[in-house]
Amino acid sequence: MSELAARVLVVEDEQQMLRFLRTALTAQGYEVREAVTAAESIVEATTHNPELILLDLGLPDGDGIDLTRRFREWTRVPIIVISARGREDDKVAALDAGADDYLTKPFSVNELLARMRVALRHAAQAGTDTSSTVIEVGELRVDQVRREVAVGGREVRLTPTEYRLLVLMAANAGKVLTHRQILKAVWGPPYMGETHYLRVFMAQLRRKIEADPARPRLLVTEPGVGYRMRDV
Amino acid sequence: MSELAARVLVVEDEQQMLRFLRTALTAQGYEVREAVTAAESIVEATTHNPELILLDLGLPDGDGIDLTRRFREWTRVPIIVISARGREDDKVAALDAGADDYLTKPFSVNELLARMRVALRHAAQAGTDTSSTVIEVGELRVDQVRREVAVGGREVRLTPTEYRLLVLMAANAGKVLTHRQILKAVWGPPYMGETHYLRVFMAQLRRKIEADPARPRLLVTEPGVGYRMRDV
DNA sequence: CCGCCCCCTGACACAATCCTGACGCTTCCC
DNA sequence: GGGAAGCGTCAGGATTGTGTCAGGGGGCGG
Repeated sequence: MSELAARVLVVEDEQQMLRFLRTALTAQGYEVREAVTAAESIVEATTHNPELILLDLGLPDGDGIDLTRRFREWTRVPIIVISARGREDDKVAALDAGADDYLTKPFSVNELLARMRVALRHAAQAGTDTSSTVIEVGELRVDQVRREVAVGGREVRLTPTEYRLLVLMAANAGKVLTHRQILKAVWGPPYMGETHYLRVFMAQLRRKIEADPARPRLLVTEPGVGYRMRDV
Repeated sequence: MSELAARVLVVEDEQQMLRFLRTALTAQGYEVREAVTAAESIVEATTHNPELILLDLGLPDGDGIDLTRRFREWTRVPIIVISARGREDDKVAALDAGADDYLTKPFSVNELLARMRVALRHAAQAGTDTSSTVIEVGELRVDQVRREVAVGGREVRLTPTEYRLLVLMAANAGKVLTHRQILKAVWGPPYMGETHYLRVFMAQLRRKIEADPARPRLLVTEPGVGYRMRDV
């Protein structure tokens, strides 16, 4: 399992709790690194790239919720907040700030370990997706940094909406996207019913990137469901 | 926000709690679907493809942890467990079975909503997909992400209704589904009396996926009751 | 102020799907 | 043996979904 020997950063100022966590996690085979202050935790995180962060809200040099937000500016590493404060507002604020879970002291070790496994499971799942800047599907090539689209080397000029639609389809090559999913992603939630937009823009895209727009090989229709970019 | 109008499946047998959740979630703009039993929840999930599942552990017809495990055989949709049981073992078992979070009754609505946002955030990160995987029954193979059906490696093209019917049967492989259950799930509650639809579409499905449609080995008839997909 | 480009919208043709009725078969019960 | 009920099969017509075209309106830059 990939959770074995995962690097865990524990951010905690109370010595007692820190010792407790260290022994518990080490016993499970985790590689534990420690930070006592918010500042220190950022240094640790940047230098040692942990796979999971356990974060106590009650730090001496700053608000843990702010710290969470700061982490989220540059990393998606799972953050499990541990706090003596059981107030509803704290939980909601921490979770909305980007924390993945919230445990109130006192907590059971086994529950913590189980929730850590969940967090690491999520990370492993999310890690597989390639959010690379260049997407290639057959003859099609989309460079998201340069915002350039080419088919068989030939440059293709796309309008903003066409481009967003194409990126969405290419990024999910092989998968079927429903009308609702596409409309929500490209036009926004309020437009989830406007399936006609889709037909018009799919036709335009096909005219620009397909060799024979009447017989699409890349942007195929899944009748009654949605569309799919064929990846083979 | 992309989590607006997300489809949520609530699996809960207590009427009071069900009503409570329904009003709270609807007020937040969620599209709520409901199931009262474990069997019903699988039917609902396969046919309506929710983006999140709220699952009460205390169901009349089965263990919620087993149900979680069953969901995880074919879908990665976020599951938040709600339970009156606050025992550590229950939490660990549910989380390790594949649940993404665990709330103990009584819980605060705001915390539930915050944890739902976390779960939906994770799902959105993992991809635009609804995170379903593959169902395999003998020679039959259903890939819900690609929406592809194959029998012994050979691709099969299905219409929307045929596909929904097949997914329903495959997800419940081994179990007998009554005419009413199938009709309700595939065509909707108003059509529970139209058993003729079933005969027509079962015949069409058999013609497409059975080696000898006259002697079905996958989609078998349970006379006077309903149909069943044989899982061996 | 003008022109261009893009997005939205409506009308229409075509294709595919779903519904519906008729009919023959089997099974079970009387 | 006969009838009824349930099931499987077939084919045509209604309905829905999809592709296509063209034009108006609004925003943006010159």
